[in-house]
Amino acid sequence: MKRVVPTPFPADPYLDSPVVLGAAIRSARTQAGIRLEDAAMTIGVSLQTLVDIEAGKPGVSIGKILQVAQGLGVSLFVIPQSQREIARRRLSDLIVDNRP
Amino acid sequence: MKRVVPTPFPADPYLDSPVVLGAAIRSARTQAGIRLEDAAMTIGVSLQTLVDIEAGKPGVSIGKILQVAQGLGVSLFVIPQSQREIARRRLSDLIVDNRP
DNA sequence: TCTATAACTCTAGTATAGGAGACTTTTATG
DNA sequence: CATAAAAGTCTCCTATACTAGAGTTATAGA
Repeated sequence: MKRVVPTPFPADPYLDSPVVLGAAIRSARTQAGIRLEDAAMTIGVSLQTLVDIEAGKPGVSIGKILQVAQGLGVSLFVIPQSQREIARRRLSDLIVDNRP
Repeated sequence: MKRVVPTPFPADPYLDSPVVLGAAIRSARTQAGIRLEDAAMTIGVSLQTLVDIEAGKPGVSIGKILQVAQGLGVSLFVIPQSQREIARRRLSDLIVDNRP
């Protein structure tokens, strides 16, 4: 049988496009070993919406995004752009790469 | 004449609802002294969309959100939930409260 | 290579976002 | 208090998100 294959969390936590967010969410789901269909049903969104989020489609609503992120264990932070580089440095060591 | 009144940046940078994001974006715009209408036109979204974002409406798309955030100088970060409290502590001192 | 199954794609219907413009409300300031 | 201007609201229209279900493709493991 085909198993759920873990993907790495984005090395740089700075969120500059929906693609980065999709990668983070996919990483959280796959490392938890949950299938797309099961995750969608548990969280309460359609399979298609979850697929679109993981693919980084820009049209998905922030409501669905936060719903899925919280459901799969992904946290977001917001800061003024003037502090971006400081924040990036302070967070960069948090991402632990745990590929298979 | 009525001037653009600065609002504070959210004290806690953890993004758990669209309302927090709206507050951050409104803070960035008002502290830059830019009117809703001018900001919307410059960034390239409708006035209504910017109003909805600042009001924290959950339906706005992630594409528009990132477009406006980048246009107004607001940065987002994404990390695994297991690191949330560490990240919150590391970022909490970054938010400088500069109310009028 | 065979096969079970995870991932992905497609379609159709409904709901809602997004934009443009006009209008109303609120509030600094004279 | 008066008023100019920023903020917020409303309506109509088009585009697109969202869902459900069925079908197709890709791949891990026997």
